[in-house]
Amino acid sequence: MYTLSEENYLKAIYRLSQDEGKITPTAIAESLGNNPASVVDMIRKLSEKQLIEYDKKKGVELTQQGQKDAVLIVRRHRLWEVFLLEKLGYHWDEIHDIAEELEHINNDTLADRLDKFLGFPEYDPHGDPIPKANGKMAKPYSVTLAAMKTGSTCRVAAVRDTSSAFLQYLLKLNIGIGTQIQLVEKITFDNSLVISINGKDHTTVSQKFGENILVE
Amino acid sequence: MYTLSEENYLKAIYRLSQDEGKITPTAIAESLGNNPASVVDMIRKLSEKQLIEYDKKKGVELTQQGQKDAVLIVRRHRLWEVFLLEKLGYHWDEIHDIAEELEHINNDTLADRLDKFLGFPEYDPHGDPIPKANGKMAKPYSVTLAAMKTGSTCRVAAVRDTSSAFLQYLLKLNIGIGTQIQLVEKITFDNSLVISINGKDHTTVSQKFGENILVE
DNA sequence: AAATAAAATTAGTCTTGACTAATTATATTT
DNA sequence: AAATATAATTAGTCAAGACTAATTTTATTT
Repeated sequence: MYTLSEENYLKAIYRLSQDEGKITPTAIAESLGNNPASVVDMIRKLSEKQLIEYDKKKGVELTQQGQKDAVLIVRRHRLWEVFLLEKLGYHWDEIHDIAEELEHINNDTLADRLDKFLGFPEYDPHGDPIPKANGKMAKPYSVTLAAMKTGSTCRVAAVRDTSSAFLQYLLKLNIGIGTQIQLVEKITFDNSLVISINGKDHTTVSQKFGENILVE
Repeated sequence: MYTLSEENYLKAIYRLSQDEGKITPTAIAESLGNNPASVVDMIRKLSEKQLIEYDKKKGVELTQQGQKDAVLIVRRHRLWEVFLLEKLGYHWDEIHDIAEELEHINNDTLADRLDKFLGFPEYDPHGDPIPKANGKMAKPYSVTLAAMKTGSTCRVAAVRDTSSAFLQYLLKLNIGIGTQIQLVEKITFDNSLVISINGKDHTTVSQKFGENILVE
């Protein structure tokens, strides 16, 4: 249906569309690690295929069709992540890259069968909601640990960064989806966070860290 | 590691190496549906990478390394076929094409984990032996139904052709791996075979049919 | 052995999707 | 508003891997 590159662009544009603000060629280039000139070429191609619309004022936007197809790629990615973790016993820092390849295999009923086999999971191992076959999905978590009030306690619902560097760090800190965290103190100097993990000893983490943990 | 094309060439050459006789560029071209000129290019490339050796007299041969890598692609293909059939509930005429895509995903321990998850199967759903991680595998079945003696009874062990046209025909005839077949009569005119399936009514099938069923 | 057919190879082209370098637009400072 | 910085775009190039058409090699007939 689509080439590997087209799918990767669609996915990148979809991901960027989750943040606020307009989507520029440069932003897409950074997100994919490509040259902006290459992005301009692909913008032309995807526009011709009616998957996106590009307006200098509004930036890049997915069309209905583009949105639909991008969501299905995300669906496949997240389903495979569940499979890799639950069935093949991978750790959550190893699954992203493999799912990145598996997501491009699109053979009719494959995603739906996999979905059924996995018991129709709502969330993937990083806490991201898994789109249903019709494109619907639960609202993604959006409140960061860094935005919590001092003294409050919350549950880790998802991680924003899925790099293995971050996930391995979390593993070392004994933090996973479901972990209880209390925000003990915010250091005003650099917005570092002093937290208590599952009621245990206090640990200090950076602001960047706090912004990559989504809680509820 | 290798490009998609390189892997497909390796696999095609491996498959051809199972038959007797030398492997010519034309044979590879036919097997892949490519132009012989393209094959010549790739032969050069794979030779430079020391995956094959090409000698006009001997034809194309896999080097040790090439053989090893080709077998691992076959391993992944056959493991995924088991997965698709047993876990996702596909029928055996649907799995080949999907496995053809999945086989190219090669992420370290993926095949081994899948192997374990599936319970270390010996044969894939078409009766082909699944190579182990070290490249070893059971000897493929090689006796065709067409080569049996009239009157003898055998068990379907594997199918040679994995096209959905053939497999759907088998489905209609109620023939699968394990089915008992008695060779009732060989029609001398065109080598058609009269067979009895699981002790039931007689059916007539072509010579080509009989050559694509492997028995034991 | 010569003629013909088939196979292999070379040369040149095309498409995809990346790149660099140069140029033009748009924002941001001063 | 002019100067400058940043972003977007164009033009041209490159590699992979396919193709066609033309040529050379090798096999097969007669």
